[in-house]
Amino acid sequence: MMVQPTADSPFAFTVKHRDGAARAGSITTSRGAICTPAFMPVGTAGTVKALYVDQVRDAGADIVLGNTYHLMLRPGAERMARLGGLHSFMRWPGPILTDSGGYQVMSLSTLTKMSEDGVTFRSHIDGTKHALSPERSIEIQCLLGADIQMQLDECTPFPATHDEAARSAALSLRWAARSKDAFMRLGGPHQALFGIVQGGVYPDLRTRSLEGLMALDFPGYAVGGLAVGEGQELMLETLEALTPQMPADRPRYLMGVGTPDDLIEAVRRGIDMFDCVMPTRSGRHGQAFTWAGRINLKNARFAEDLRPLDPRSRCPAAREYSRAYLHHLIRSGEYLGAMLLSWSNTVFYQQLMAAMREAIAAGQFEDFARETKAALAGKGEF
RNA sequence: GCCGCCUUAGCUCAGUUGGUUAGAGCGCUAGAUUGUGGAUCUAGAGGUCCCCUGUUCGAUCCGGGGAGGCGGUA
Repeated sequence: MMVQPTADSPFAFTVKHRDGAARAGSITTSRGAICTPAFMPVGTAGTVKALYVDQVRDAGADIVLGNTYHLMLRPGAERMARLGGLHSFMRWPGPILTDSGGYQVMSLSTLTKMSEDGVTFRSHIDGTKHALSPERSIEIQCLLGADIQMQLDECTPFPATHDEAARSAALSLRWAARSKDAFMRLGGPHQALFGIVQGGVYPDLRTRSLEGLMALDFPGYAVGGLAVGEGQELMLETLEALTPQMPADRPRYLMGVGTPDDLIEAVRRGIDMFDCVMPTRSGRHGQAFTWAGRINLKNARFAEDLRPLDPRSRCPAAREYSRAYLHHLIRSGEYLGAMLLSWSNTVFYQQLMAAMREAIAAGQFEDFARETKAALAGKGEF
């Protein structure tokens, strides 16, 4: 835990193909390679909800995300370390990226208090008070054993004035420096720490935030504070102004995004990594992603629809179970409904990423994007 | 047979001292959901206020008769 970072860290990033601004390559970690552009299934509390870890791996995921906030509350970071770390605990031998807990500053804002030092909040589980500073967040992520760690940041809400966004981004930048100091002390050579660009939808603030982070020299750079209500058009404008300024030799991670259309548009603008709860949360609530568009299996029109969910999927849940059965399971609140749709959606997201990687390698990303976007705007009719 | 209570949305029920457009929860029909609280939110459709009759300017509400249900009793 106290090993100093060394020059021979196994963490590396290689861009193998470029097509316009889109890139395809791989991130090397001591626990395996991550093909990019990559989508990381979200496994908040040590599980990608409703899925066996084998299903996540077989879907094609190279890396999963874990959550500092949830795991520090239960089972607890020190206990997780005594248990041997998150990888063996959840039986995921591949790389794990952990969120810093910063997002909860926004999403649980009624329970939180911000200060220069960090954030205090009340547990949603039992109401007890907890504190998270940049240093404690890194310490927890090290105790969990995360391969890629994120600095503590403040996810600037939308809307925010220029002043508010500037103040928020400056705080995140100061926290980035402290996170890096803590990581230099606590992180191992097999681990990496990413910085997070903030600045709301203001290009000048985004640039200032990025330049501050680049001066600290991170092995990867995340874009935070997007997809928080500003709408896709504004998100893409912000991204389009930012990504050309980001170091070409470091992975770019768009946090918390998004819909299949968002992923295509962000890859087109040079993003390499994503995470989002959408495939699993939507799955639990009856929404299915298919190659002919998004459908809501709760809708009455599927009650007697014996067709498979998506004949073009390579997921058995999508090919072998009828829409009527999935409709019944979801309406009945049966666990199997959440399991099958989470499975199908997770496979869909991984297939989408694999298809984008192939299209980039083949130099046909624009054609792929146009055709796929059109298909995904459909209503699930094959 | 007699006595008491009940009947209002698909279900369970509020309510109206007799007055504009009769409500809730659930269910139903849709929508939202982007670094996950298996959560939550939003909108919509849906009514012979059991039936007949009387009183009244006006009855879901008051009177009478009937039907159905529940309980008690012979």
